[in-house]
Amino acid sequence: MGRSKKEELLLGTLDMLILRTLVMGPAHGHTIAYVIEHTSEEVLQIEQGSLYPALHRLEDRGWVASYWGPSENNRKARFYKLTAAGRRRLTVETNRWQSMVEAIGRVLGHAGRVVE
Amino acid sequence: MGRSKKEELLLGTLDMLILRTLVMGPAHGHTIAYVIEHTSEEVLQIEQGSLYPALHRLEDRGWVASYWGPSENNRKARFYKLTAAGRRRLTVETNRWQSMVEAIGRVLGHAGRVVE
DNA sequence: GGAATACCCATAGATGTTCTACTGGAGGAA
DNA sequence: TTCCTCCAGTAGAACATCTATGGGTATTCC
Repeated sequence: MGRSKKEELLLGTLDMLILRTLVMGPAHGHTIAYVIEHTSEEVLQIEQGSLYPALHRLEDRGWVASYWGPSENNRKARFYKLTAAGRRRLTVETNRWQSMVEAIGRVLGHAGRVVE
Repeated sequence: MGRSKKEELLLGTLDMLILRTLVMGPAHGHTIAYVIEHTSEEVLQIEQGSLYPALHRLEDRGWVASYWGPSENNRKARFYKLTAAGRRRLTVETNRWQSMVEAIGRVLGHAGRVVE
């Protein structure tokens, strides 16, 4: 993954974050990005150039389904909803994430102990 | 970053893990991989094709310095040691990692609450 | 009416990390 | 000798993300 110069992004977790956001109900791109940014207290920044490719990717893989509809502001927007497969996928990715965080935590935390 | 089919790797944290491992003292590639895998309880797998490019990258950036020496098994090995800049870099990356984990945790944890 | 301003979707091209799949050498043991 | 383990390394592909665009449509403001 590429860390950017701007140095404020995610890592490989965007799909998981999108799927998690859609658990609350269908939403369009703009809202998804807003919810993630807001919920993370502005730590996570979702670029449009990352968001839409991710959404298309998720749809290709059958994790989400989309349809056109009017946004809250009466604009044309493409809404995405979680599929049953997407819900299962979210579980898989979340479990993987948790175990990664724990594993990395163990490496970061083995304070000064010399392993021989 | 690319998640692989084998589905058992890291994300963009390899540099941080290597730097953290070197806090315990100089080590060569094989040992670094072993320590990370062992400490993470076999959750993290370090491929050689990822490890050596990462090591060279870290050296190019001045986070580590290397020298040749004999391994514990009396084989020729390139040892890497943390530089002062590398130590500072580790702090930066660790802080970033922690804040990312917390941020993602907030998104994953806002159980069912609808944000409007 | 016309202009400015959100809002909303989208893509091309570049960048950077990691993976797979190799190659190759050197030490120790059988 | 042969075989196995240790150790380093590279090329090429795969993939997610970023930067930088472009465009279209409602609302508001002059």
